[in-house]
Amino acid sequence: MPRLSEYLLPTERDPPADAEAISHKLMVRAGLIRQVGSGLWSWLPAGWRTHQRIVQIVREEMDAIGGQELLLPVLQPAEVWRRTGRYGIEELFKLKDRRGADMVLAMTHEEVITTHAAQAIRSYRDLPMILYHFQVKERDEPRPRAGVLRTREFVMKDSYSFDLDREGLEASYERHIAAYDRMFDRCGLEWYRVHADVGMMGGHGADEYMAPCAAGENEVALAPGYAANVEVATADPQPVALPPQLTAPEAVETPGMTTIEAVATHLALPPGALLKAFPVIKQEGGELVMVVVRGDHRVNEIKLRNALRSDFRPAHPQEIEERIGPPGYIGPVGTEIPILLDAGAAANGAGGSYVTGANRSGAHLRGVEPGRDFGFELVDVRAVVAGDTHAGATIRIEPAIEVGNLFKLGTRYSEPLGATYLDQGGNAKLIWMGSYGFGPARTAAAAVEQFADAKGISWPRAISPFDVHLVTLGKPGSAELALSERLYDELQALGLAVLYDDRESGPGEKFADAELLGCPARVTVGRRTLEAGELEVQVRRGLEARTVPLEGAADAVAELWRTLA
RNA sequence: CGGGGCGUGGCGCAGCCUGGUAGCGCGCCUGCUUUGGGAGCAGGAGGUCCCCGGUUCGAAUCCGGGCGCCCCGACCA
Repeated sequence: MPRLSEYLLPTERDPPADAEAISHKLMVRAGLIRQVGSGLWSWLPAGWRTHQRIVQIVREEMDAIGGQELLLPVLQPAEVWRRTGRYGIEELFKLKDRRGADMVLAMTHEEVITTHAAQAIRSYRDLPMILYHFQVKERDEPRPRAGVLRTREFVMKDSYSFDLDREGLEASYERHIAAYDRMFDRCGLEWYRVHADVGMMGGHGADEYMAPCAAGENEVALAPGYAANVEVATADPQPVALPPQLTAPEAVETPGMTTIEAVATHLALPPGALLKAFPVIKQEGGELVMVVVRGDHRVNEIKLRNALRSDFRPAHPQEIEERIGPPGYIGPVGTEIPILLDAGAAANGAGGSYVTGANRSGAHLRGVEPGRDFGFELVDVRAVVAGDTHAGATIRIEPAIEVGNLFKLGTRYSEPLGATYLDQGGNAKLIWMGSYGFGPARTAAAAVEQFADAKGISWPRAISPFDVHLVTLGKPGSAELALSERLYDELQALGLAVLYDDRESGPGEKFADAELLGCPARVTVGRRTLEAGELEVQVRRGLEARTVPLEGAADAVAELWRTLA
């Protein structure tokens, strides 16, 4: 365990000028990380200790569910990526070797692990199996940001499960969920497991582990008993008062009013009493479709993409003009094109009616009732907002950083790479796969974000670079210094990781550095210590000062440490 | 990819408009004093002013091009 006088811990008083995120500022100031280039970071010794403590927790939990650790290369032939259709990904770093062969730097390791599985797994007797490694991932991110939260190179624990069939995959997936719950609990993080978008190529299901924090780039919708990424979240909308029903739709003149806002104001109705039409062109087949949501709702593009089972783009004004009506006045009544009606509008319809565009310039229709006045396919494509409800409970939306993810891959990779086994009947069957990521760097940064205060970092006990930060105020030759040296040895003998600040600087500087670095307990040895016969221990979380008797002090400190968060 | 901003000792910044000795705070080194909240005094080291080109007697400063970095948005298998 290091003496600070000999240790590389370059603390700074000022944060980097261009830093925004708390974790970015504090991890640089505390001497944990240093930037090399955009999205490229070095981990200095203390920072790497935290990283490796997280890695060890993850390793223990992976081993506990039967995972086998191995190591796959980062530099890979392009060939396998071509076979799975992922060579075209823009974030994939591509290069050539000296012979001109196409190579890639892996952004994840499905291709290579599946290649091995295809070769090595032959029989149903070989399954199930979980393989994992800790390896660098390379991603040519369009926009790295916030220190170590979004980088172009980072270590990830990725594991891969191999099973006989769908049921087997479900079981492996459940074991990972249990393991991940334990990992994040042990790391001392606040976290949510949320349902996530499976993506276009994704397969059969996905969950994400989200650590709530201000610097988070994702949003999660939360209610008691419910947690989902807003990308897929579903909820009941807040009700809106609708105008009464009419026997048939009736035109109202609305010259120059092309926005929901303008029409609602003009008719003295809430925006939610209007229906908003959003015409899109499906990429597959180029079909024009009209998506209809309540006027106060927004379309969630990911949910819409999933509902369409296709990428899409908004229709151009010219396409709208030619095939539906004047932009700003379009609506679902009387059109020929397919209508997708959002459930948020359909649910609210009973006993009232809506206002829609009339497909004629300067006019809207009132008294419109879905079903009676236009046919539709019911979909759920609206963006959930705070205040909606799920099973009666009110939804709130929080920013969060993704620290782990679980994917049911199914046969997405085993099929193109020919990963099969022989079943009991001697038939070749595709292996069912899952993949599971865990980001130690993001976990560390999220912990910094969640627990930092005005003085600096406050690490959860399990992932602090050191357990105890021992500060001596004794001068060379003093009794205090002799006591400090003895405590240093005794604390280590009890198995604690101790950072010993034996530098010849003033107390203020030492205290400030200790609070910046954020080890869970700070032990101070000064003149007071000997005079009072007590040792001062500051608990970092809350900056609470405690004392323990000098007699048996090391044991008492260890005891106290065990009670900390 | 769209928008905005920034590049000057290790960190944070001034100087640039109006061209003429490269400066400040912190940090660092030496000595003395100090020692429970970033201490004082004295002395000292350290900079291709992002790069290339141009204008000029002279460029950190003006002009052109390039590179790098940050923030907002889009994207994020």
